[in-house]
Amino acid sequence: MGLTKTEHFTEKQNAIATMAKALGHPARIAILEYLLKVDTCICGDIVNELPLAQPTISQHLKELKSAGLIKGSVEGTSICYCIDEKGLEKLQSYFATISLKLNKKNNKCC
Amino acid sequence: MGLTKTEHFTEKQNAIATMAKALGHPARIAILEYLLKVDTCICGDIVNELPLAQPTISQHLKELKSAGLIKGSVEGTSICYCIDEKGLEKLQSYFATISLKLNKKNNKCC
DNA sequence: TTATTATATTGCAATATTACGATAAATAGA
DNA sequence: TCTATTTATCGTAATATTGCAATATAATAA
Repeated sequence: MGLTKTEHFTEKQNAIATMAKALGHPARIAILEYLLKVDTCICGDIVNELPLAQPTISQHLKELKSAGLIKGSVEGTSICYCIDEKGLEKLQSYFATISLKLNKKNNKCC
Repeated sequence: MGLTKTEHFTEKQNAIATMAKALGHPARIAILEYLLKVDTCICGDIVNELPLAQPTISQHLKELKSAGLIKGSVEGTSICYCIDEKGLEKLQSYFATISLKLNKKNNKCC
């Protein structure tokens, strides 16, 4: 099949899964970290930073963007990409909550 | 191609991506949340909880396990699955760090 | 041993992802 | 206008993922 049955899950579950999936590739983690590292918002020099061809990186950027993890705005000939705090904040708070719940129930199992 | 070039990225980037990928499916998020909800460690009644066939769920469990996010131990005829705190802790602290760095540099861009 | 129960594995079809060369589109400058 | 630069899209090949029916495996019970 290869077709995820999203309709069976809650909106929140799907939303978290979508963002997690977007970060489920080392290149996209690397892009995120690069965007975090550089002070100025970054354009196409991500291509010089990563060992992947330009179309591949463009694709990865698109996925990060559609997952709400980065933003891009036209800046002359080039495009300025940067982290979308809102998306990352959602992910971060989700995992923080999970962690909290885990600690609360000091799981004794397994 | 369809083949991720893991060798070009750092071990940590790959590790985070692997865990994120494992959570990149709503069924696996649902499994995580279910394991978190029930007090006792859970066995195969995840199958009753989710609208997916048993082999499908077994597969999802396997992926979560190999990503280090859950653990499973044999318990008679059934298997007791539970959350692997270590893995989740790693993810949580990663995103916490990212969030912290983001706040520090109050990104003004885009 | 033979059932029964619980879980895993196999095999397969449908679809998705990854990667890149070639090319298109958009903008700025001459 | 034409050209250069930057980024996106198209097309395609290789591989991965999702889902399930059928079957296998493992452990207990009778």
